[in-house]
Amino acid sequence: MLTDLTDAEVDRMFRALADATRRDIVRRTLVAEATVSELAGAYDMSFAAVQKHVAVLEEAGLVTKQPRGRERMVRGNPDAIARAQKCLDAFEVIWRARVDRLDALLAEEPPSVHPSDS
Amino acid sequence: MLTDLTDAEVDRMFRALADATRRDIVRRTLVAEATVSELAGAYDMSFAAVQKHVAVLEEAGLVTKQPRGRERMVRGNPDAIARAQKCLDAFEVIWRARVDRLDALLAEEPPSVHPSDS
DNA sequence: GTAACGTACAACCAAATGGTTTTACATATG
DNA sequence: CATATGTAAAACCATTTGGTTGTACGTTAC
Repeated sequence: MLTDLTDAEVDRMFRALADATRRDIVRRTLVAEATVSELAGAYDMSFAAVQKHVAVLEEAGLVTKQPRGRERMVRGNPDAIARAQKCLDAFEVIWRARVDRLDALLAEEPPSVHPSDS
Repeated sequence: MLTDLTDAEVDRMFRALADATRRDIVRRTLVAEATVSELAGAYDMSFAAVQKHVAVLEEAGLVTKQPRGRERMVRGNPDAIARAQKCLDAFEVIWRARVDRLDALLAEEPPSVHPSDS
């Protein structure tokens, strides 16, 4: 049962998603696992830079890194995506609740203040 | 028809969501519009700091700011939430596609390479 | 008209980000 | 063993971020 995230965890999640390179790494490793070197080869920046991006994603829980020999297999984590979706769903719920309240208001008995007085 | 977002726009969106104060502002203004001053009163930081948070949210499209006399009414923008959800949905689709591919593989005719040779 | 209110904006600061290069170390490979 | 490969980690740098205070300006209220 998807435990509720702390503010700091949500911060890290969205922060990690706020970079195009990192989003691309998540996409790739969601399709198929890849080593850090393979990922590094895909972008126009140093190995160390890509390594850092992977580290940010790992701390946010968006990918997992598993040693295999001298390599590190990086895998996208669908659960983390689901958690992020839940956060956004919560916003949508709030907004829908407001819409419902307004709808209810409009459907009410006409209030005592002359809605259609002449 | 929800136009597709550029990388920079998605960056701004997730970046804007990567701060607890800003997420709270979105929640509040989704429930009911509020002035910048009202918002500022709700947090333990300077007016200017809150003003900046609102500006970040506005640039990301997550809230709108509308002048009313000397005040600025801040309103949460449900469309932006929907756009963010779409981004995450895209990740989920990728992952589901992989699961489907694996399922299909497992359901295939046993391959030519001795699945159950003795 | 003057004072108070709500907002905007600039200047400043510490800390975090996103990148670099270099060094070190463990694991494969010849 | 010697060498090449894959990763980690440190030091460094420019820019951005998240906060501050101070000042200026339009709008309301008295």
